[in-house]
Amino acid sequence: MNTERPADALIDLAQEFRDALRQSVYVLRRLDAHAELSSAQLGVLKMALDGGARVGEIARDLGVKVPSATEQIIRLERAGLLRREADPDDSRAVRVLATAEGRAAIELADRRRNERIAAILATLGRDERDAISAALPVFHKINRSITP
Amino acid sequence: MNTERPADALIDLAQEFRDALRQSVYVLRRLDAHAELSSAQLGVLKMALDGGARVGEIARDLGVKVPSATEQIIRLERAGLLRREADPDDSRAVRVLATAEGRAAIELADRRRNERIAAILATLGRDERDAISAALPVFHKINRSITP
DNA sequence: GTTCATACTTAGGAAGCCTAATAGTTAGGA
DNA sequence: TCCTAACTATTAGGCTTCCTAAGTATGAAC
Repeated sequence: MNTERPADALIDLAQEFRDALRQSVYVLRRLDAHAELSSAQLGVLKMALDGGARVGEIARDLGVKVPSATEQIIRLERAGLLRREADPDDSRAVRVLATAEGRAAIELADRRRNERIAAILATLGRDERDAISAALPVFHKINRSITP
Repeated sequence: MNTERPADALIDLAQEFRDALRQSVYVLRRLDAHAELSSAQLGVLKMALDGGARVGEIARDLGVKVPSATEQIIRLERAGLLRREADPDDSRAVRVLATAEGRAAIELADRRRNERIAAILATLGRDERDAISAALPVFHKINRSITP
């Protein structure tokens, strides 16, 4: 006998999903712990590659307000990882560009983190990796649905 | 021709996984945004149900250091959502217990968040929900592998 | 050429987390 | 017994990241 209405099953899945979200925060903290670049900084810096980006674009992409992005940008600029310059098309705007050091820092930080995760993924069974692989796009889709 | 060695495929999956982690942080921020209780507080408060928990247990379970747990506990105590009392078995320890208001707050906060997620899950196809469902345990397993 | 909108910065503040130092309690060995 | 080492929690101080509100400068539109 089915005592569970469909709605309840959805709520249960939602609860599990939320638990996974919460865990993700802890995992990301661990991953950031002894790193030279935090995930937040890495996110900003990556936007500054390939022709750079405007401050507002960076903020939008990272899901934060403009002042928060400015703060990170200033910090990274002081560290010599990116530079700011006036946007030639719009003097109100500021273009943010990664320096050579910035690019090197991204490369290093990304590689270290990816290798650490990859080592864990390597211990999984093929079916487990497939499960992750199949879920990531859906995960992405769900996350996009949650707007401010 | 297969130009991709297995190791590269793992690194790629690791990168995608990391992107998902990063997004999770943003999602959780959105979810917390106008909530009466933050996710961090909700986590602490949930540990204080069913006979309560010691400060150290709470910290361990939530993946933070003891002083961080203490801080949350004090905040929640001031809000009247939990109370602290001496552990009868060990006078060094402190037992943390949710009050009736605390239990009500958990119930409300959980319900609101779960309903919001469930509404999004409801828009997915069955195969997409299945993908999420299958991946969550693996996700959990990976997260447990990443230790400080 | 005002006026309104846009882009960013500055200022101030809150939430969370951390380490180091402290106080009190327990437990174990001389 | 008593002394020391280990453990539990709190306090103090500091960092990061985020936010809102207010200010400056530029662009666009009438």
